[in-house]
Amino acid sequence: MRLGRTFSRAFFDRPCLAIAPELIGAYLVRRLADGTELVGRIVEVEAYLGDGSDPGSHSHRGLTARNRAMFGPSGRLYVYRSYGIHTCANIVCEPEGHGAAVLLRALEPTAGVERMRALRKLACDAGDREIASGPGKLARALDLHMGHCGAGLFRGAIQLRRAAVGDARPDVTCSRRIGLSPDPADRRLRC
DNA sequence: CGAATGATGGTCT
DNA sequence: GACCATCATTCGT
Repeated sequence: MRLGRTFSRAFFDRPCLAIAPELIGAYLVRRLADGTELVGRIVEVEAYLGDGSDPGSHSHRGLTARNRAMFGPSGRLYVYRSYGIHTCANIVCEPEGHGAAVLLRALEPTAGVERMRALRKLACDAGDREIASGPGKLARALDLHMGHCGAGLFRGAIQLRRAAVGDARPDVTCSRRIGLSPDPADRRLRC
């Protein structure tokens, strides 16, 4: 595994539909309180629009206490609780006030794998694929929680880093959304 | 395998 | 009071 630089702030002030596929192959780096570094390569994301055309987006009905971070500065996390049980993490995109974000749906673990397995309370022989193959699993594996809502991704305990120059570029495919009502315009929101 | 389902609680109407 | 940007488990094939 070779890590590149963090993304520039300007990178995130662009349309979330453009950002989403470019996040595939990037690395999410999580440093725990005891110094353990957990790293995963992003393999699946989903865009949630802020222009009012996406009924599935949390921002669709305007600013609320829960989705406040989604309307805040880009390049930060928007974290929410799902089904009362699970935690999901998004990256806020576009200029402040737009309400656009990209949901982190799955990672391929690349460092700190044993610790992730423990955080997920998985058996020692569980496959790496099980560790972060879903938004709720991903947050649990990296110990992301509501306290991280609004946290920046440029420095500190949670960072998003480009793949190193020369890394094989992953094949990126985009498809329609699943798991909630389909996008009315059938846009390719899932990557 | 795949499909069905209960858990569980904050948020919004 | 309804609705979830989900997951693990259970049951059927």
